[in-house]
Amino acid sequence: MTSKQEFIEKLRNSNLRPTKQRINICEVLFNRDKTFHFTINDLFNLIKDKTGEKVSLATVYNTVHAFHKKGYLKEIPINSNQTYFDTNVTDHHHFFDVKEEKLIDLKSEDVGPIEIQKSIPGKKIKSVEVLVKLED
Amino acid sequence: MTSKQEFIEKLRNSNLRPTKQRINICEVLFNRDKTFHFTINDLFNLIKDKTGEKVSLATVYNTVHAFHKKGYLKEIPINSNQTYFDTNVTDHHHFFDVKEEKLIDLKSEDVGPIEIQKSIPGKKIKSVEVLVKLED
DNA sequence: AATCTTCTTTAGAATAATTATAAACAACGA
DNA sequence: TCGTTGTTTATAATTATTCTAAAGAAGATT
Repeated sequence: MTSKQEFIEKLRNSNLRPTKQRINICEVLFNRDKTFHFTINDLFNLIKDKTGEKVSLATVYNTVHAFHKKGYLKEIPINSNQTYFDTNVTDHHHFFDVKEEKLIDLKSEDVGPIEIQKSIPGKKIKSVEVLVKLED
Repeated sequence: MTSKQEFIEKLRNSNLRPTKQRINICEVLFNRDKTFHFTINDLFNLIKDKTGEKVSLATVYNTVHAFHKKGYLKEIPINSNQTYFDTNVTDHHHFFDVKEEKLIDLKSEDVGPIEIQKSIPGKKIKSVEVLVKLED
């Protein structure tokens, strides 16, 4: 359980004004035990449900992008019409249940170390993502 | 170099009528040495350039989806506003140059075997994809 | 507290990729 | 050649996302 006060501090420290909307979004995103995978639309609906207050869709987009930029959210590369985000920003990978359109975390240890044996001159590796698609 | 006749046969064997449009698309997609990464829009423009004949955008979508369904094209999971496809349908992975928005093949050997140490009851693994993002 | 500046929210418009529609057309089998 | 079925096409519809510009709220300054 994280208190509203902590979100306010975290926002201030990130040079983001602690507005009512952002705090509500924090509550929905970060006030949970387990990692959370979502699309903008999921989040938009959850805010209304969980906090009782409506936040405009544009603000949800703005805030998610701001949080992503600050490194509080991770974007998950997946083939879907919608963009998926993850509150777990540590180094880890994903199962994607194609039928259910649902993501499941894989710990780094569940996958093992990945050694890339090729390099491109002038470029360095920014991230390595493993996506394991699941079927029935 | 693959001949038009071979494309016609391949299409017929796949229960796809060998139309002028589909043959042109085959020429652009499969008449090359190296693997080819593309978006629908890339392909749409290339057809006009390479064959001199125009194919409607809707047909490009239809055909790419048909070829994908038949297993002649692979969809690459990536976060982009456009969907990327690959003519290399063998088991392999990718670099993605974020700045240039360009994909580069990684042979399976370049990455090494990936052992997934976790399983989900009732589900089996359909594919394992590694995406290595590159930055300058 | 009043004022000023800057950042944020918002509704709605704009954009862009993709999918759906339905009429014209082309391939195939009889 | 004719009838059937599959295909192409322009265009409209849909959907996710971004843009815009005006109203509102937060923070700093007095």
